[in-house]
Amino acid sequence: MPFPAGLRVLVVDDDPTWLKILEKMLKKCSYEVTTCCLAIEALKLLRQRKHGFDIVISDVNMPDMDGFKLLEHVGLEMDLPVIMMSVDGETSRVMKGVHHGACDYLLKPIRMKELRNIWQHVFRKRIHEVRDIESHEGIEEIQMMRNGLDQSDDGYLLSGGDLTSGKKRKDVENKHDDKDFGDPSVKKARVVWTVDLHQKFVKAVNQIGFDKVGPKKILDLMNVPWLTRENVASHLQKYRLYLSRLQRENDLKASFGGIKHSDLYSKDTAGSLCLQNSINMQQNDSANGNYGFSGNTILVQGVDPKIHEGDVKGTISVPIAEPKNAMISDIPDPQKASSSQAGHNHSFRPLKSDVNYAAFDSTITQYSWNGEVPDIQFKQVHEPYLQLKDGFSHLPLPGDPQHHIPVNGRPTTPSINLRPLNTAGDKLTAIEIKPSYAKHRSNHIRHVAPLGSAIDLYSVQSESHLANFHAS
DNA sequence: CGGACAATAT
DNA sequence: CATATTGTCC
Repeated sequence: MPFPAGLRVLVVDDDPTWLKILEKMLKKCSYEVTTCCLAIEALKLLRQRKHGFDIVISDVNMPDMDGFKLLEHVGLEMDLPVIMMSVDGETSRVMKGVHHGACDYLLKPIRMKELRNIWQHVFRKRIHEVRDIESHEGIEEIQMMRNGLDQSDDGYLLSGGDLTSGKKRKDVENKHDDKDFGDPSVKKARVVWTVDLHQKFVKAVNQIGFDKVGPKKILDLMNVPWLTRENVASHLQKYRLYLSRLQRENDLKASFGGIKHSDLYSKDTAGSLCLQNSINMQQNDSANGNYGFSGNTILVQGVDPKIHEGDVKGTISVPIAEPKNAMISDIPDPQKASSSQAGHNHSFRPLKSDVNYAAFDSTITQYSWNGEVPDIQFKQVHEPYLQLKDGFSHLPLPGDPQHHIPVNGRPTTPSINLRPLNTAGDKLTAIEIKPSYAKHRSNHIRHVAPLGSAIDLYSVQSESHLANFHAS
């Protein structure tokens, strides 16, 4: 197989995990792989090395640029074969891909099978180039997901009619659906609230004061050029929602906890935390740090398991914690109740505000964002994919045949927020986890029951796939 | 199908 | 500006 080997493949996917996986698989196919997690980056690369790649494999959904758009550009600017991939095989999307010039549309999870023969697209293309352009029919059949039924080798029939039958994609379809074009560079994509961004946001909010916050002010203080007021407003809305949700939860827990004495540990924890809160107004801090919640998991050491004790979902025997649980769990908060009740703005301030406020500020500055430390620390963990994978793959999960997959952190940097709990008579060394703002896009880790009964909620295909991949 | 998020409409 | 609704993504 002289030809396929060395095929230069550019893989674009915002999900680092997938990037890794694909890279590995492609390399196994003897391809030469370049990866890239931003569509824009991909374009840049492609432009730089106009003939540096033979084929592009791109995810459809990416934050910075729609995969279709990338597709368009590639098609128009360098006319490379592009394979789209997505977790969603909805016909309309596939159609869209094809219309935009994709030479194939793969469904995640993608396996070797699908990758092994991608060179055919390159080959086909070249054949047609040689024969010059004569096929105008952009019929292009899609061999999309036949997820389950994989003929292991429709592949080696390169000699087959496939080549000839292959339709060139010449009509890259300039549907004016997106005409905005001149500028492939960034711009109008969904704003992704990365941790950094959010931190700026929160910082701004706190500087302004909770009662006076408004999107505009925040925007100004954030000083992020491309951000719009609407973006901020939207985020603010979500933020408030999040905070109030927190409040409620805490309130509930508070009341329960207050009444009941059954749970020793939890109560302890709760108590201390509560104290902490009332004094320092940590709640905000925690809220801040916390807000990011989308369950990215992080390795943590030294977390006292007791903290999680109240966890609904399950306990964690592994050094992994879901932020939400870790943070929220058992933090009753008197003040919050009142504030929530007030319903209006002054809310977030603790009742005994005056004293606390100052403390609050300092606290925040100190721990939350100002502390770069956490970030730094985290960064080491930043390319955790492999690490995580490994960690997981050999996790001691007695009864668990299933695989648990690690998450992929987003490109953005998650951070760990170390917050020493000094006050409480507790000897707890509290480590707060501030996970990346991972968005659900990342695969979530599911908690594993200590005894090995696994809660198998792999909602995400990729997870299982990942596991498979590992296995193989 | 439902939840989370960001955008957009009111 | 706050809040409600919509659309996307997983």
